[in-house]
Amino acid sequence: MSMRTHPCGKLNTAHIGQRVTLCGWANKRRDHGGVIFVDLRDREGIAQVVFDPASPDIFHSAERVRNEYVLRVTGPVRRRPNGTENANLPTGEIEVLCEQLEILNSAQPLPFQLDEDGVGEETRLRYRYIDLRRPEMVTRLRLRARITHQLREFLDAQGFLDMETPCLTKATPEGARDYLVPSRTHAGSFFALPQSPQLFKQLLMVAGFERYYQFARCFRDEDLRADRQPEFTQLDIETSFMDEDEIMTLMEQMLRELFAKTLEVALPNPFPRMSHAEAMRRYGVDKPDLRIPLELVDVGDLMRDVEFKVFSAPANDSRGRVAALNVPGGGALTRKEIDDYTQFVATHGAKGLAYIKVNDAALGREGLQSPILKFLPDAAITEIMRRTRAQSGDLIFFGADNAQVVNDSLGALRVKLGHERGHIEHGFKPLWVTDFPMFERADDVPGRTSVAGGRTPGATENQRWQALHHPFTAPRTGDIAELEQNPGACLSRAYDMVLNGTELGGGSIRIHKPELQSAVFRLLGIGESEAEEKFGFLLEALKYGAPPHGGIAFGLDRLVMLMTGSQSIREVIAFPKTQTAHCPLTGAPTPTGETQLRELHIRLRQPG
RNA sequence: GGAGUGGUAGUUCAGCUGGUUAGAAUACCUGCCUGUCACGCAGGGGGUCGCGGGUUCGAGUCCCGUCCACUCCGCCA
Repeated sequence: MSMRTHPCGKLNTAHIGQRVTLCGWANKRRDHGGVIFVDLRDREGIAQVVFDPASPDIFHSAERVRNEYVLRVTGPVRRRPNGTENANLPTGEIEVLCEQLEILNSAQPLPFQLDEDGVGEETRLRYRYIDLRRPEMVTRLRLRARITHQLREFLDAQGFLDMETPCLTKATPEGARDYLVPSRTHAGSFFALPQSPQLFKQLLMVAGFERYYQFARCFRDEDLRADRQPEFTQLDIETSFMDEDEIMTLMEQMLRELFAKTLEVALPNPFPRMSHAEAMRRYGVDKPDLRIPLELVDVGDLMRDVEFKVFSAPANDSRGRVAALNVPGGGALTRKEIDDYTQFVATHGAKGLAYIKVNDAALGREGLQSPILKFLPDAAITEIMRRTRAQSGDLIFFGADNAQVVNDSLGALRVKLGHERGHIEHGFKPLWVTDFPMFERADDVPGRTSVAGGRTPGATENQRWQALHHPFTAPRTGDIAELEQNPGACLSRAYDMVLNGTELGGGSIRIHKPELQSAVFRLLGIGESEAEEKFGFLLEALKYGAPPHGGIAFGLDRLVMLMTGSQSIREVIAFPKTQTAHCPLTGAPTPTGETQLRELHIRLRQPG
């Protein structure tokens, strides 16, 4: 009988004389004159165990149970004597001898084979407890545990206190949709699961716990993505009396130690920093992937007078943008591929994707090939070539629209090209993004924004402001009058940690004065009574000597995803949910009975 | 809410322009072999082609609807 074991089962000479539990599933039955062969796949490799024929009872049990066994080795286990190693065993793997084993349990055939690649994710999630036996999953989850352990060790050493905050808390209808929990004892009232422990950690600062951290489970009822789950884990951190430089310095030290100790990867010291404005200008996004060298280049100033409205209109609009993106070697792109990219940017709102093929950079206009070439004067062409540093064989893409559409579409195109055309470096490229605007106009939120002049004059009069970060973020200025005079120009004291194009964490110095907090609420269109109702407890707490404070929160799942090289956050979560927030393993969510609903004072609407 | 891709044995997949009894690998079962380790050999069982409707003499294949999974947009202060 040949048998492979549960990947987390382990058996070695240290277990001699000990009772060892192994899970294993039989591959083929083997019976070599009363010797049973069992392959044990453990963390160190594969061991072969030869069971002594003097245990006929084992045999009989094994005969009955066909597929999977939970075994207990009760007799001595010893390494095979030197000179009798099985020549077929791969180097470095051990072969041990065991004289007695006890079968503790049997198992049905597995729903899928553990060494098979590409098993459908739904099947894997349906039988996650089987899937988690696969060495890849074990490796990822073990690394996850090492990561949290290392982070705790760092923070503990720095005097941070691990504190818990409630999961049953108050709905704050800002931000994402809440998960609600009906209250039995307060008919008609609901708890909300926290989207983050933001307000509680600020209250802890008021209380005087100067350094707090927590691995906090957070809940957001929004649609899922490869890097988004409805419940996820944040490393939540808050400090008093530290400014943004001190926090960023400490946090990057934490990440450097983490990467050094768990992956033996040296991250830069210090991390590069970039303003939000620069990130938008050069990469079109606020979380640039610095592994991709491609950059957006502004060319709007060259297009103001061209006979091509698609370019000239946004070039003459203060809210428009005309940008170029040079793709080295992009001249090899086929018409079909360019069409596909055009379709891709359309999903980001772009109405087209102009391009210039650079056949021979030395020939000037004659060396170029493009449907838009006829609209461009020589001077503009020369300058475009200079700014994009385009070489022979390259291809330059253009985006022209309102700035948001250009940034979204070329920013996304840049990342796609980086991956598909091999313009991507290996390794980890962290980055701090700073100097975020305090507010953005609510009417800037993407929709059917048109190129120039799509906005009706006067619409700005009742314009609303939205917090770019969150409403507790401190503005650069402490001057309320200055803030109110020109909210759009005001920068915040927020900072984002970006790693390889993923937003890993974000934080800010918070507002610690009640008057300033009230002013920000006013600017956000949150009236006094509404502010009182939703955040009154915070405004009140700030009156009792709140120290200056600030912090940050890291997405642990995303961090582990990046550190394990996974394509999805689900690969580093033991029991994740599907895209419709459903759990194939338990079947959750499920309907509940009338009794329970009655206790919760809930009557369901009739469907339809 | 929108766009795209997919759904066929337990699992991974093939199945062309519609046409006989829907195949392969692997897993499973039976027997043989036994220092095998992706063991080998012989045989066997296993499918409501996601679901519903339509077109057709005939649908896994074409059309409409729907459900599920994944990727993306919206959304995620």
